[in-house]
Amino acid sequence: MKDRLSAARWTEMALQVLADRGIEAVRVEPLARALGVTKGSFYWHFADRQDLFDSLLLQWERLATLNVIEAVELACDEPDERLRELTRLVFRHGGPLDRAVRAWASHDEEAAHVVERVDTQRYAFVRGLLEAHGLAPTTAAMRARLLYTSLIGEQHTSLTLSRKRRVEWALANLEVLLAPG
Amino acid sequence: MKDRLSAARWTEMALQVLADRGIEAVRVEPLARALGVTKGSFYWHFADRQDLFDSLLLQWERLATLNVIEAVELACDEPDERLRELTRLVFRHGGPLDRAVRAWASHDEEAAHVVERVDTQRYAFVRGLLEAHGLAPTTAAMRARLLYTSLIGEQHTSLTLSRKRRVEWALANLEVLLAPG
DNA sequence: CCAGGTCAATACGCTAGCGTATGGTACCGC
DNA sequence: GCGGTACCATACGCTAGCGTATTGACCTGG
Repeated sequence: MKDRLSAARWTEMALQVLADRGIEAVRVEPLARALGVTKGSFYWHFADRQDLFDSLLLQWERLATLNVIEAVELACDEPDERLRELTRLVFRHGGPLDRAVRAWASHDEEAAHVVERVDTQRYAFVRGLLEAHGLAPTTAAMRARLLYTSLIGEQHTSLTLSRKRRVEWALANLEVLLAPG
Repeated sequence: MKDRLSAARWTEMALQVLADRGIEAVRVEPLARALGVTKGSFYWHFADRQDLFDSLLLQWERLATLNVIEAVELACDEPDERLRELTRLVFRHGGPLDRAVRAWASHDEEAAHVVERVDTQRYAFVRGLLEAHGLAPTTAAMRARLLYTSLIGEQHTSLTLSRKRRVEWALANLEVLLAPG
């Protein structure tokens, strides 16, 4: 149990560093210093650095799928409301972390694989909501893709706008995609 | 002159490495080995590693804006045709390199700044094309944003599809956004 | 009270890579 | 052919960080 606890402290800190300085900055000794311990501790809880990486991917996969979907489903019931909530969520949480993981995935097989799974799940979720909202399956599929990719795109572009206006914009786009047809 | 030439060899190779292994893999000594020289050469042409990085950003900025825009404008004349051409271009070239630079930018101020400039320019380009195609300015602005972000998003997601089908899909989406309204 | 398990500190060897200093070569104008 | 400039090789010191081995501290059950 304490094992779990202390290992969790490592991954938690590592997630933070990953989010704002990238995977390359996730290094054993600096992390140890940040946690106020030495790497002797690290190599007790993890086999090596790669082992920590695996933990991070596992953790992120949960955060990025289950947690988001759950939060949305708890927040409201109607499909269109859920999509709006999802849009807001994307801009509130997960921005930097998502970016960092995708950056990581762009030159790491394992990370790429996890991102792929996450994307597939999330896309299916959005698509399901659009269908539930009343769009025909093929229309829903296309618009879901447009919607999903554009949300990801928003996270990766630097079109200078306040976060607030970005959300407004995204919500306006969402309305267009919700229109029947 | 030979100075320029040989420095170009370095940046060229560095761009390649950047594209497929990320900025962290752009290292002096490995590059030297790949070029069949020693780092003695490198430190003749560049002050230090950061200096090479600056070169890379400069180079990419050109590739990612001027070159793309020029290619599109040479390929055809009608705004809608140009947008289709642009879409195809996005999927043909620049995928990995763009990704790598954005990954880099997500934890580096300087790179982020360049990406910002590039995004702004490209967005303006797309927006201009949509206006020229006959959309009202505010509609054009919104749809340009949706289109642009979704194209970027496509580059960063791993929704498993053949490149061919991705292009088809993107083109189909484009048609929707070209519709009057 | 002590044996074993859990966790962390310390000390070590090792590698990759940065930047520098210095020496060499080849070509170029004169 | 001779100084100079452009380019590259070699050799060096130095640091950050990985992983390992060993030791120690602290519970906790028997």
